[in-house]
Amino acid sequence: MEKTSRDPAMTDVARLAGVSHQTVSRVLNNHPNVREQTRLRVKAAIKELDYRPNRAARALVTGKTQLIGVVAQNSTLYGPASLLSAFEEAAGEAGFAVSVGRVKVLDRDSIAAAVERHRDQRVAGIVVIAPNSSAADALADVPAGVPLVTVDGDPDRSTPLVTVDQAKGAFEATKHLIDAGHETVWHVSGPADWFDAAGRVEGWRAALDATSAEVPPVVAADWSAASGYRAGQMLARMPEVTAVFCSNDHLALGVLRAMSERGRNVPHDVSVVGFDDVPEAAYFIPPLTTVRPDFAAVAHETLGLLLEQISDGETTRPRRTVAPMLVKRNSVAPPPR
Amino acid sequence: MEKTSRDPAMTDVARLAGVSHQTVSRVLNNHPNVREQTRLRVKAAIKELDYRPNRAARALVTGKTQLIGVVAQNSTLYGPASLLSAFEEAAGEAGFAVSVGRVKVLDRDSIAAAVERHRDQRVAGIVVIAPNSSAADALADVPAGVPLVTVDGDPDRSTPLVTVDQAKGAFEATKHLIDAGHETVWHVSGPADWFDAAGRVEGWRAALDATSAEVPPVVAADWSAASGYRAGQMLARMPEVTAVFCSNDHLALGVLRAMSERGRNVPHDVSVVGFDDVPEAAYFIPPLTTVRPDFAAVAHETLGLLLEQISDGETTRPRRTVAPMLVKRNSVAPPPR
DNA sequence: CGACCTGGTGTTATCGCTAACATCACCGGC
DNA sequence: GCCGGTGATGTTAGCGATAACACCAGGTCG
Repeated sequence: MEKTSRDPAMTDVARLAGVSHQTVSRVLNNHPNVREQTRLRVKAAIKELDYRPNRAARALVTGKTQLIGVVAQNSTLYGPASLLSAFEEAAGEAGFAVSVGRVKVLDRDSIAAAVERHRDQRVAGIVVIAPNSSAADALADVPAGVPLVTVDGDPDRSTPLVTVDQAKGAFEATKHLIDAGHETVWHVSGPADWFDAAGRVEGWRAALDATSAEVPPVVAADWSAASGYRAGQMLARMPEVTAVFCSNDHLALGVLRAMSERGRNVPHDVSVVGFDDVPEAAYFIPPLTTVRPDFAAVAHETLGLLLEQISDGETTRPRRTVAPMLVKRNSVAPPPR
Repeated sequence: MEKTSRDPAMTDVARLAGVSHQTVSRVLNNHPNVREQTRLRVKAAIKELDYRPNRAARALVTGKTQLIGVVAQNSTLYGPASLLSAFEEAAGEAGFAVSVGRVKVLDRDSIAAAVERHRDQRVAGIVVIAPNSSAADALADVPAGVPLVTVDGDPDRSTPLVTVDQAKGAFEATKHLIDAGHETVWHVSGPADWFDAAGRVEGWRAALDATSAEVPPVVAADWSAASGYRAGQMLARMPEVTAVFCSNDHLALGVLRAMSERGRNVPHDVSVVGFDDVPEAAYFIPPLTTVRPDFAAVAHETLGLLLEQISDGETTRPRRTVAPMLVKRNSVAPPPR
């Protein structure tokens, strides 16, 4: 029977290389004052033993971990999921591990609990994907001193924040419809307490105001195709509706279906624009014109802001926004005459 | 100036409670031999100082972390994303933190590197979402002794594995079409090197064989709506095609669009069934009949298998599969006559 | 009634690392 | 030809927990 001996430690490497463990530590941390020859000997020993430094020991003595905690809702909504994925990749490239704390609902208690779990783990920093007001409220409970960045959070709060420029995207989407000749544009909105939805309403309204178009009432929905469908059923019955800007692609999908059922052709009778550019949007019927956020850019900004706080304790520009891009496909046409 | 003093340690709690730090440790770990009164005093002190145990110190002395590493592809495909989210939730409830290592492509080197990063962190166990053969191959590089569970991986490999019962889902989907009166069922498949896709092909073929239906050639695609659309364009031109089982919902979406463009009505001219039950599937045109995997169940099985290995070093039932469920909507009808 | 257990607690060693300081050889400068 | 600086390395002292053992009071038992 082989006894499974413990993992090699720094002293084992040191012994093999014929140096002190401190020298091994210096090699590992790229200290300048190590002779090249020694460095090579140590590296060879490390390789031979398949030595890997014990992060726990290092964390214990330095008081720092290389862990970033993320709090995200347990949903598969395209936006948040993409963001999370992009952030994990970015953080990984920067040498940080990402610990994800999922939360069933975005209420204050759940988020506070998730943040606490991360603090227990002594993460170096925390990212909260806090897209609605209850989530944003929970951040008040986070003690100062913990590096924290909010994504998609409350623009009126003072925590460092990164968001997609919702208003800009919505403005462009709406303007695109107006430029196509529509007198006005209706809007099917996401949940009112989501900042993304609010920003899109704002941009839509600004675009209408800019051309003095009449501003129709907002049609409120949640993010689901189901609610888009219900909104669409209503809009489809109103002949004066010739252009609809939807707060996301799934809402748009529901609207498309409602229009189709009512025999209103998209885009000839009604134009529709979405938001998010989900991968399948190009294969809706018809292919959907939509607004594409740059999640990778949001992830990088977020990481940058967080790392700044981790190293400096401070942040210079605590608010960053990333411009989205209009993707034109076949769901927009001039209004029927 | 307040000097930010260090976080309270166990000795601080001990001093405040008038006991030794070891007693504090005993309280924290629910050792039986502590007087009730002492326990309460210690708990009060913990609360007063907002003391939280240092995981790094604990990990150092016990040699164990409460971290599970997950390797997943950096994609927003609905299936993997749902699985990941469900797993994070399940692990969190069991008191484990989850560190996600994203990988851009599922090739051997990337996965091996991600696994190494997790081993560097000394995770208690690793979950690899290894849905295709190159990913599965990478597992050969993982040394034995590291608790490891594969999800959606290679059924022929000996690593503990949890999967959705793809064949069963596909069988039911296909059978449902045959029962509706179709003479045979065509299949638009996902990438051939994905086990999910292969399992679905197998189930589809088994259902056809069971009723001695003719087995048409598999139409190969990837997972995208785009490729489903291309497959659909071909199928739409073939009048003998009256039923199509697609390997996922996005492929089905592409097929629906192709059919619609060619004027072939779904479900009256052609019936279509998908797989995954993405949230918006109910709002496709028409609402899509599809197969719904139970991701939460997969997540729980995975966690269970992993925890078994972590505590016992062994596993009793290293292979578990979770049955999916057919969800009937409006994309299936009897064939035209 | 002394040996022995047992519940409650304290003391000490230890995990594997980094920080701080100590050591020592070698160098150039006056 | 001694002095101080500097580069390369070693030694020691923790970081904050758990494990192992020591200790002590009080009860049980032969």
